[in-house]
Amino acid sequence: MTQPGNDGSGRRPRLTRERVLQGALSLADAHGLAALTIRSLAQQLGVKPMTVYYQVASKDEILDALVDMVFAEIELPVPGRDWRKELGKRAHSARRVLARHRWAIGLLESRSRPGPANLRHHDTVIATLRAAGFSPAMTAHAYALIDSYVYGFALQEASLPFEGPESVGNIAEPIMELMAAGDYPHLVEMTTSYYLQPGYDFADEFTFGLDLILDGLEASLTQG
Amino acid sequence: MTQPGNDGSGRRPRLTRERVLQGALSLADAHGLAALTIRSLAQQLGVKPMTVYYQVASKDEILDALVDMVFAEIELPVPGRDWRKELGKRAHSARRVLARHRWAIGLLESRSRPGPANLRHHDTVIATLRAAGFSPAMTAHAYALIDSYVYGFALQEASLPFEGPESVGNIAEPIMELMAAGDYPHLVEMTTSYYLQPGYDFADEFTFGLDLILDGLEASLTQG
DNA sequence: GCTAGCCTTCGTACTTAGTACGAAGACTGT
DNA sequence: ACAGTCTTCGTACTAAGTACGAAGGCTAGC
Repeated sequence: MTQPGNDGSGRRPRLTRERVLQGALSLADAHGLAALTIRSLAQQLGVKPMTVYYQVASKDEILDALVDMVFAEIELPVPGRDWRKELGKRAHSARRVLARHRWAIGLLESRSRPGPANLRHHDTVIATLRAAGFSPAMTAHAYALIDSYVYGFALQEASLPFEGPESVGNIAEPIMELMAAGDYPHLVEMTTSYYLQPGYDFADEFTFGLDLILDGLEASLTQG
Repeated sequence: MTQPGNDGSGRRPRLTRERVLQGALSLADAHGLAALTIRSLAQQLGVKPMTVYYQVASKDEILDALVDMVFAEIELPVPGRDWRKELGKRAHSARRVLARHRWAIGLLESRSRPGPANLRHHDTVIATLRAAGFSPAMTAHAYALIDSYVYGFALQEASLPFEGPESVGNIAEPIMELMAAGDYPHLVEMTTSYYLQPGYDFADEFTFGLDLILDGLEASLTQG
């Protein structure tokens, strides 16, 4: 019953590719992408840097894997069911996942080796649209539209100067100084009278846009 | 009439912050963000690496400046005129600019020090929405929606495995292999029967989504 | 139980990149 | 001509990715 490589006597278990990738994910989540170095990863795993390279070929391979792990967390739509509800569910799930892993959105741009979870994801969304009755052309339009919105929203969330409903004022300090000069009056007005009001949460904006988009797609589906 | 620091005798002109930033921009455009190093930048400028640091405090400052230079290229809407036309124009301009500087979209996520062009941009778009009659809440909704779409679209364009209408098949090679296995049938069908058809250009998808969004906003303005 | 050979881990060191520090050179006004 | 300042640069330290090959440990067959 003893695992190979683990003699049960308290020795460190064998390093696996799984443990490397999980460690990388948790490091990125905890301290950001910049803190994910081979050395820091090795330390967290309790091994020396070069040991990591027995499990992965390069850091690039780790980053590709991370993107796919993030995709795997997104709830898939079910083709054939109410497409609006399914795609809405998927979009909300994607937003939440990308907000949980803020660093991920920045990786999407540089990685062009989609993994299996990524491809599965694409395939299922396309299947859902086709099953709903969208033509190939409309499917392409709809998919580009929905995904642009989801990714763009996540990108904006990731680059907000503040982190969430809390801690708004202090990090935005230098920006406020720039705005205080009196240029940008409309921006200042919106910021102070709206964005910085207690209870405002940018994430809440997501639903409005998503519903507007799905409404538009629904209309274009019935009209043809 | 001789510039200070340039004695007219063929000496190399004094290095300016302008020349540093322009050099950085052209390097990033030509060879990508990864190729933009202080050393490569210095070489292109005909100086030694540390000379650059007399003009900028750090590489981070260069990256912040690059983002602002890109924003400065985007055509601004004119508040008070036909808002739909103005915001449409701005969105198309933004897409073109971000497609021209593919590396820029990746910077948006990491930089949280907006520059003057960025702030001016935000201010003008907000002014345009307010002048069109949108309430503060609707302005926030509309702005988040439009920008999410524009940025997300640019992000997808930047991460496409192929570069444009040309050169589709070869770079996508390893992806095709994965898809060939028979999983992902819908993705394969869409790809072969639609995306890879001659004449298809992803950039053309932009108009559909933008119009749908502007239609929806217009409706919510007249009803709301 | 013993050893040949593979599987894992790691030590060392090379390369690229950002940049701190202070010296050297160039240019200014007096 | 000279002092003070502005620009440029030489040197070198640190962090990070990773090539190379050795060292240690485990397994199978004798």
